[in-house]
Amino acid sequence: MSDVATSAQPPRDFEALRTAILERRQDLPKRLTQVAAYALDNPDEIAFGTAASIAMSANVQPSTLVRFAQHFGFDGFSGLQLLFRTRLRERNSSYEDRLRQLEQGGAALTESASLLHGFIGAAHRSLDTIAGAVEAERFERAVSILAGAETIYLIAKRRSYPISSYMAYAFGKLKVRFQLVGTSAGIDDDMLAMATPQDAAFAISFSPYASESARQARIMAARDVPVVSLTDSAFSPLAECSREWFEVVEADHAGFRSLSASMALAMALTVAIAETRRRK
Amino acid sequence: MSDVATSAQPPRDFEALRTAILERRQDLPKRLTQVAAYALDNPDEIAFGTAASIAMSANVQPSTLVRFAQHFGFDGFSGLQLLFRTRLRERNSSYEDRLRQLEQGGAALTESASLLHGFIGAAHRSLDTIAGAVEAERFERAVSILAGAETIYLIAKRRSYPISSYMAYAFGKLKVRFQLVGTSAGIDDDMLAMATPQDAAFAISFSPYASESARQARIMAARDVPVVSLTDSAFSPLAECSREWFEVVEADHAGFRSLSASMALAMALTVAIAETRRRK
DNA sequence: ATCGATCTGGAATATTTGTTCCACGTTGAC
DNA sequence: GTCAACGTGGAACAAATATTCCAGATCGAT
Repeated sequence: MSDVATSAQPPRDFEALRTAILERRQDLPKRLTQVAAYALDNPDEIAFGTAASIAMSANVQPSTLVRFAQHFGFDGFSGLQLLFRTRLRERNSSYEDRLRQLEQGGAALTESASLLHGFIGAAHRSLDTIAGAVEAERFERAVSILAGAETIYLIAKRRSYPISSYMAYAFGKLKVRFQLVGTSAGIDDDMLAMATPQDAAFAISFSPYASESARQARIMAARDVPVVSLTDSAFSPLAECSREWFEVVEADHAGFRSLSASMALAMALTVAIAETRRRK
Repeated sequence: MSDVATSAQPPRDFEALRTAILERRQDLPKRLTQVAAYALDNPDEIAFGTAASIAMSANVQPSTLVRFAQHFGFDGFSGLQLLFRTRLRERNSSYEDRLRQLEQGGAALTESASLLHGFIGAAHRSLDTIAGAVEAERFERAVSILAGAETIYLIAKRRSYPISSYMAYAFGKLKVRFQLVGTSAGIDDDMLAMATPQDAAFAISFSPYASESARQARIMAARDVPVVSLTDSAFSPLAECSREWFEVVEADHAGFRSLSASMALAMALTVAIAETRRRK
């Protein structure tokens, strides 16, 4: 009586459904495969649409949707749709909303925990900002400048230093020649003196700008070494002496600015440079 | 004939509706005020629910919802609901979805741009993971261990080093005594030899673990210096010699793991430690 | 090629859901 | 206190939406 092809119990949450679909995708009939693909590609559509509208844009019959749902153990299409909706509800909430949910759920957040969540929130916001702020062309130009360099000089102090030290680590693994400027005291200027126009510099500095970084970037620029920089304002001293520069404004929490956006940009730059070189 | 109380044309998007509601909230009849409050407080409910279910949880009649919608120029409840839904769609979209929107919107993403977005996505995911993964009690214990230390020894190599270098920067600004272990070659062990049980160590290491970091953490532990660590697995060599440890699994893109979650945790720890000390 | 099993499309049906309508309350002006 | 205007609840209605059903198509095994 019971159909063996249909799982007895429906997946409890969206992730479970997703894996179930992926697992059984192979041995699903043609139209159901079609629905499966559509569902995973357009989850929002399924959450909001009506059976009829979804069926139309997935090029199937409404009944096929019902069959699809039943194949995965639901009563009907509505049961399946519910999963897509609750997923949306949970996902949707902004970081602040999610925090509020956390607070309501468990005991009230301790001060420390709210600190952590504050920094996480700031990082999220930073990342959101940068996603739209970096133009692809600009990025490409920066990559091509740096990929063409024999040696890349990394200039960063204080708060920016962790970023350059990450780049140094990654460049090392990717076999890209670099010099980390500013680690050991004193020899920086000697190091910079070796740079030629065939090299390039990547300078990072955020307000309040370390005067040392700006000075070093200017030295490089004066010697015709192309400079690419990452800073937080068009009025930054770095902007004026750079062939190409990125403006990244990090969100802050408790007076401490995030580094996430800068870090993501730095990682992307690093990998893109290595990738470009590998091709040549 | 035409009712002056209802605006002729309905708000075009959610924000417009929101302001409209806020503006007219004062001179709205009792039940409609009730709906207005409910709508702004539970936008998700309105987006997903049916008129009946919403009416019930807002303690009004379904017809009131319709009247409410009509007061703001909509044909009926459905028109109003649409605004709540599209808002959700736009807000909700996951990072991947947003990327897809970006792709569709502008020209196709260049390879470099998609790299950047990939890293941004990985960072977002990492942050999402850590938000739920760090228990408040554990965090508190770690803070109290480190806040009680005279000097905090920061142990990190390679990929973890940017994190410790950020902490070093922040500790410096916050006037917390620390020693960054692992910068200059050779003298590390001598530095560690000066540590006493009144100090503490914070070690960071991710797979593949730098054997040096593990060794140094063990040395500290053997000398009864409390060790707090940040690592990515319960089987990490750091876990076994730590008084307290955090497991943070970073998402990756193109084989490069994010640092955002670790960085956020590190920042929170740092500030919490300074804050705790300030109180004493 | 034939048969059986399974899949598919589309119309018919049942259910849910939004909307309308009207009698009853409530409020405020005179 | 009366009246008019407006607000409210709830039931009746209409529209939409999901589901069921079945005849015909498709596919695979023999």
